[in-house]
Amino acid sequence: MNIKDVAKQAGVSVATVSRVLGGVTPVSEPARLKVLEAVQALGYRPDLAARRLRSRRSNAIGLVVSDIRNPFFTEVSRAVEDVAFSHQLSVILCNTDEDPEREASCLNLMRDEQVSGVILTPSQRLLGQFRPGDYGFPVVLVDRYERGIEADAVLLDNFDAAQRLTEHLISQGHRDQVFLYGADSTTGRQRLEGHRAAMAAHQLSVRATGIKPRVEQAREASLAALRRSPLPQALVASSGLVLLGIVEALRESGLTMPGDVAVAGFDNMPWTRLVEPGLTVIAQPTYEMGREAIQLLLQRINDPDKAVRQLVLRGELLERGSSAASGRTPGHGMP
Amino acid sequence: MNIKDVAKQAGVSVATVSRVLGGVTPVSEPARLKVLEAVQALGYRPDLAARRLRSRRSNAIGLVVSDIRNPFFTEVSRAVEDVAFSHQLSVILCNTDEDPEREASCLNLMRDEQVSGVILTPSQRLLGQFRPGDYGFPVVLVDRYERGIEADAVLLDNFDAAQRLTEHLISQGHRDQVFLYGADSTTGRQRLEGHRAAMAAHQLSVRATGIKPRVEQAREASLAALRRSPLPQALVASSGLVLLGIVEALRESGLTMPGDVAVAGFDNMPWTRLVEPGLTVIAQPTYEMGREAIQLLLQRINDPDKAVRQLVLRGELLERGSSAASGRTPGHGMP
DNA sequence: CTGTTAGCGCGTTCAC
DNA sequence: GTGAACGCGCTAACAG
Repeated sequence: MNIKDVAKQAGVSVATVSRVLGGVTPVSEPARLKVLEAVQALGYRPDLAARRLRSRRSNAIGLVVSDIRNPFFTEVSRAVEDVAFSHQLSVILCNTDEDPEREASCLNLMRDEQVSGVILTPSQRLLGQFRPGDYGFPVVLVDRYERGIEADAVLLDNFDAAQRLTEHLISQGHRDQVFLYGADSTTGRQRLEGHRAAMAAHQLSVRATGIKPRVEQAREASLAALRRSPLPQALVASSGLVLLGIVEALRESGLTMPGDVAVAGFDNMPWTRLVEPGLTVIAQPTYEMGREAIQLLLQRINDPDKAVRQLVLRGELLERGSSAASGRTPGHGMP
Repeated sequence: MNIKDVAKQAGVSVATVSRVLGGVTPVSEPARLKVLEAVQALGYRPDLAARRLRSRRSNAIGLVVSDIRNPFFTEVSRAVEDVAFSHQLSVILCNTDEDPEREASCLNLMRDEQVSGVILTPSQRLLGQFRPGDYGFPVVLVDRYERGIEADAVLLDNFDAAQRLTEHLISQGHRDQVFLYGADSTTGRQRLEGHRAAMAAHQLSVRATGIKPRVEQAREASLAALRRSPLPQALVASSGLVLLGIVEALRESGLTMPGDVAVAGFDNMPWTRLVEPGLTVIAQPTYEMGREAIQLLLQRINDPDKAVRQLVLRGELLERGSSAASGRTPGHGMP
């Protein structure tokens, strides 16, 4: 069952069938109909492998993320897949765990697949040496980016978001803050800078702890911070995973928010408003970011010489109970 | 840059190069080394499209889930990708939203891609008419299955899990339970049966509400149940999403667990132990299920005539505060 | 064990 | 606007 059979059935040549299905060169209406009819009748589907071999393109895109289980990437990937699907593009998924070796393997895989493009969340290290021309395909960066890199990107304004989050905490009276951030990620460091700026504006000193972006590490770092006396007034997380670790540590220590310690962080995960008394977070427009990323990629594929663009989106501060002024809240067992 | 160049560089024929890289037919050690050296020197990577066209295989697998954002599928997909990656297999991802039309599109896509196999979570409807032979590739079902279907599958023992969960609630004194379940899913219905059995064993009547498996629907159904007087003693969720909706409704109503209403459900999501006083759930071995699924698939690919197997795993009951006997707990504002 | 060679199915060029 | 023919890069069959 191949293009030849269709040509025979339609009474035309294979070239005509190819033209009808390719849809570039014009074909006479009667021939077109005959071909479509034959395709229908035979249930013909063109062979992608042959098509790719011949055309050197693959109508597939790559999605290379550090860990699909990170809710941010889960949501992004869903957006990417939605748009890709509506454009008849296959999505090839790869997790890197921030491991440069695995990143290289994934990108090689994408090269082998001759994908039309890749949406990538590079590790700090890869980002440092990122040259867009190194790959045979266009790349759109998501979530991670550094000034001067010649690549399309979709980002949160991390500096601004962290600054506003910190300002908010200060305005609630939480001046002694501990900032826990993923030290290996660009994102974490940019957020640290925003935090630093806000603290500096109030002549407050910064207590920041860089950790691996894992729940377990965040939990341990939080426990350490909570063992000190006096307690810090607030714990601030640079990501959703770190926030999770902080809340675990708090529960484990039997401390309450914001009575004993205020808490705030990033990523408006579904559970953040269910944890008493609700977690104050910067919400990222995750789905939108994924959608923008693939749209940027599609534009880049259609016009490789276009100037690169970085799309910087603003986070939304969701003020919930965890960051309330501690005097205002009843708390559990506080006056 | 192709196999011919490598052959020339190595001083052998293209067939020998192909054999070295294919690794099936034996090749003399000196020739092997020459080839590998040439491959290294030229940075040669075989063309997947050509390889696929010729060999009619694709070293890619499909992962077709209803929604990657469902934490269960997120975790499964991570396991699948891990194993696939270690076997040099590409993973093509597709979301169906339980929509039969989209399911068909996804499976057609997989056919076009000539994937070696697919891991699939079929909708109720697709499952009803599922014929393994309809596709050109082997399929392993995950999470959804019905007796008599000739396909490999990896499942939770839903009946048993729901039965144990219900028994546990009864043993804690929560005899008047409302069971909220995804009516469109096999899983939800099987869990309802387990619930029913446990209730019947204690001569208790069943109050079950079938809903669409969405947080919003679960929330609304919960609110409706919570408006009744007297309150039910417990709300039980047939899935993680439904559980989320229940907890939202409870917070919205200002009711406490288990003081006002006990709560229990499925899926040990990271936040279930953070929500006061911890949510009692059936934990599914999600990562393991994904790993088993792809291993089953690989075995099936290697031996298509092997008898099909259904792997049924047992859920683990995690007893937390939300299901405690209500007399035992302080509650907020209860004596 | 190795080399030669014939296609895999399609898109595209070149005549008509 | 159409058809014939070539070749994309590779693997598998066959002959040596």
